[in-house]
Amino acid sequence: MGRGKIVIQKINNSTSRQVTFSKRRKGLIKKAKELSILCDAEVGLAIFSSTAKLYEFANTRLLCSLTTVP
Amino acid sequence: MGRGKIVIQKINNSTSRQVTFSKRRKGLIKKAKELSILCDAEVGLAIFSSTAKLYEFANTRLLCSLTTVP
DNA sequence: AACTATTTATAAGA
DNA sequence: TTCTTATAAATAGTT
Repeated sequence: MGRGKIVIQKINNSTSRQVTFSKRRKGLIKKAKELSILCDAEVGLAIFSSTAKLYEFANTRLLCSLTTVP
Repeated sequence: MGRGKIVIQKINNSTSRQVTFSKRRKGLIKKAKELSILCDAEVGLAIFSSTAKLYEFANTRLLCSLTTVP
């Protein structure tokens, strides 16, 4: 969705990758919330940026615990 | 995104709710995958339907464990 | 389960 | 980097 069509592969330019991460993370969290409300579903979502910052969403009825695989 | 604008609140008709759940669940999982690939991020997503069926996505480097709050 | 009119998300650009 | 806008993508209502 945008000025041009993109291929789904790692964005090499780190500035563009960060910009895209920020936009899409926001969109994904919004849609997770919407799904849980519209459909009364339990949704847990956690996103770690490459700098290990965590962004998450979860219903009140759900506990989502994440662990990095060693 | 559709023929009409909707309000984000629980869909009362259970048939419509199930149809929407199926469509949006698919879209959410797709976008979670895209974010992880495009931005090289760790993403964990789990969705429980109202019939307690589980749908999930997670990077290989991430373990996402979900528990329902009692 | 397919279709399509429309809304929404977002890639580029300013 | 925050805002804008053209376009791609998702999806609500329909068939």
